[in-house]
Amino acid sequence: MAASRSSTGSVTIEDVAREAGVSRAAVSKVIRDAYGVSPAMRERVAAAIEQLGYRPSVSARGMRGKTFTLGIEIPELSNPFFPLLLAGATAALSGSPYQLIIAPADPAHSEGYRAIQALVDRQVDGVIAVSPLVEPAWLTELAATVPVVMIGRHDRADGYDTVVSDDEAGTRRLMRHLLDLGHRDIAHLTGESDRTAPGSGVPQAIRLQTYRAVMQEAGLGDRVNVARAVDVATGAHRTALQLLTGAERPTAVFACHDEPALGVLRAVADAGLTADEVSVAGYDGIDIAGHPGISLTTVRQDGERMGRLAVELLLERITGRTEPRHEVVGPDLVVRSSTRPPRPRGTATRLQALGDH
Amino acid sequence: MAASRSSTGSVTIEDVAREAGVSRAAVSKVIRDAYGVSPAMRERVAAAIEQLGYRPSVSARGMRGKTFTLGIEIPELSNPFFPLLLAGATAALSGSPYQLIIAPADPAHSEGYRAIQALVDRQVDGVIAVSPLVEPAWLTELAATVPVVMIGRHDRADGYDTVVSDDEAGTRRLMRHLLDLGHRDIAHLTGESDRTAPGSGVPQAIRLQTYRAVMQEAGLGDRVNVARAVDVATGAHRTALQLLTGAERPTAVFACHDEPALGVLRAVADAGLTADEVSVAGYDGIDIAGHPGISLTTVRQDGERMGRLAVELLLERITGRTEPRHEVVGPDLVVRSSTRPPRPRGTATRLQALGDH
DNA sequence: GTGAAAGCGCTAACAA
DNA sequence: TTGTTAGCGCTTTCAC
Repeated sequence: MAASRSSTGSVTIEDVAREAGVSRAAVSKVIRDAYGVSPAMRERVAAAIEQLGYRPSVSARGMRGKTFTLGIEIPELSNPFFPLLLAGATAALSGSPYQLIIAPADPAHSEGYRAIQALVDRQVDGVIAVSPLVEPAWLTELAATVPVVMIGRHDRADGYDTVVSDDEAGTRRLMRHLLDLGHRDIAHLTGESDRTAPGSGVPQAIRLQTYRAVMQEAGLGDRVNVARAVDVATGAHRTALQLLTGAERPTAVFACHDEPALGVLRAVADAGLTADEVSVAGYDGIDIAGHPGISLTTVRQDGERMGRLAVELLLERITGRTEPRHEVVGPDLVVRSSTRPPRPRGTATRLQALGDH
Repeated sequence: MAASRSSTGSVTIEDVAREAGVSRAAVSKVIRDAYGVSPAMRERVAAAIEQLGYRPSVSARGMRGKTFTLGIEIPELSNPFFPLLLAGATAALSGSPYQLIIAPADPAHSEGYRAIQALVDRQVDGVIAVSPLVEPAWLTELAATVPVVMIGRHDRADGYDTVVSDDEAGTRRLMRHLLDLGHRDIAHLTGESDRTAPGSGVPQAIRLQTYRAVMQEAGLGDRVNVARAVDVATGAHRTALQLLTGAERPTAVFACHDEPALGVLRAVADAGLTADEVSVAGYDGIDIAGHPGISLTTVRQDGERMGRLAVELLLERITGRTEPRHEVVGPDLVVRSSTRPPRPRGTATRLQALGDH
């Protein structure tokens, strides 16, 4: 509590050296745990540091060597999946000399470029990027300067590492579940098409693409139904409402992730429908999906593990690895009561439904 | 996209000066918008900067002047209230030359001290702290070095500014609502007692204190019922389950914030009870509380506004203000279907309940 | 209005 | 094993 926590004041390495009666270099070596210091000196210096409450200036260190800072860029904190990533990353760094700083991508500005650049400007020793929309070419260029790990992009790049969840497998598992329940009219709710372009490597794009593929394979190509929401996290409710009150009401809606899925559930309620009439599924496995009032079927991604993995890869890079690594973590389907067998067309009563099978 | 975004490479102020045919000092003045540069020079330098894709090194700047970085320390991202704070802060900074960086407090380590210290070590121009548990004395000491704004502590300090929500008013409004509905056996679910010590200035402490006061004022002092959860965010479910299955079941449970309230709702469901039997209320006004499957009565705090306000106060401090400011923002009660009039004791059927009034 | 020069606190060669 | 020294890229007087 006392001196060691005392304010940064302006006690420099010089002061410590004087106090301990050694040279600045000696102090530097001690704090960096560098080779060639006698235990005696180490102790003297440590005592002086403690005594004076010395804290090395990260700025000054950054000018010559490392900052012991890792930067992570995050597109939005409102989606509960991202905090999970952060929790994993923070945990992985616990006890290490590295400190994590987060740069939030300002939604009003250019898609994460600014935030990543801000991190680099601050001389971080490595960058974790979560923006799905930054261009791979730009990242490659960046990776030539500083170690980079990208989370959630499927395209493999040589310059940097990637950590992704297997969105195709997850989507297939979910679609299989819906088909097995007997659903045929399955709609997919996703974002605007510029964010889901095939080949973009963005999770939403993979999910859309896999949805299409599975529908085709199941002979339901003519029932492919893709609904687009302008801002999918907030706009899903509106889009779903149109979808559900339209003539061609699907029996199941698969939303590209859990946040819009919550909007769809809300729309189901607002349209006076129930889970027996419209099944809803999401993607991510956010905690609230398990709440009894929600009970959303979803594909769980282990965000914490992904965050941890990203940090591990980054530290490896910093330690010298140069061959790229690409880690894929397997998602799990979690079935809950938001998905049920479809009610036969046109039957509205329990009796008829019973007689149907 | 091109040069200006190009990697930080190692183009220095020197390179820009050479390219523009001026001195380093001149370039420095231009990028700092300092007094005494001719428009012609400004233009020449700007062109060179653009041309070379020059980015000033924050580390180097930090050694002499400012870093144009504001640091915010956050205890946990999992609670959706905090991302709101961040959204407000980010928005307030949009377009300014300042960049926000977030230091997550590692739950495994000392309560935010480390994270705040990490920020200070990085020479931020100001600090926003959200940890309710750091000692005011320590913050005062810190504030002597760098401008500080604390969010969510009620104790006033001279050295730094504070932004809080009026927890007493919010709690009174909520309690009034429950009492008006007819509830008498109202339990309060909160965290361990060391986190809710009276006079600590922590929101949870104020809410607890106000709960007690209102109960007394209503002549219900003997029915005060405070349930403690070990880790309130995750442990609320368990504690609530005990509370609801015990002999003295309350008719209403007021949780110290929305996350535990969700746990209580889950416990209500798990115990086979309904909203008619147990009313549940929370505090914060997180989005999901409005979902039809949840419909939680809560006290909304305008987190975005609080984040914005904190940034404004901090910028004022940086610009030179020294008198402390303490901003209180008023919370709003949001009534939803999770709270209803209590069912008369011992009556289990609709008929009896009907006859009762 | 512009440039030269002196550091800010630290690290990394190299010398001792 | 320890100390000396030369910068890292920038800001900031202070001359010109």
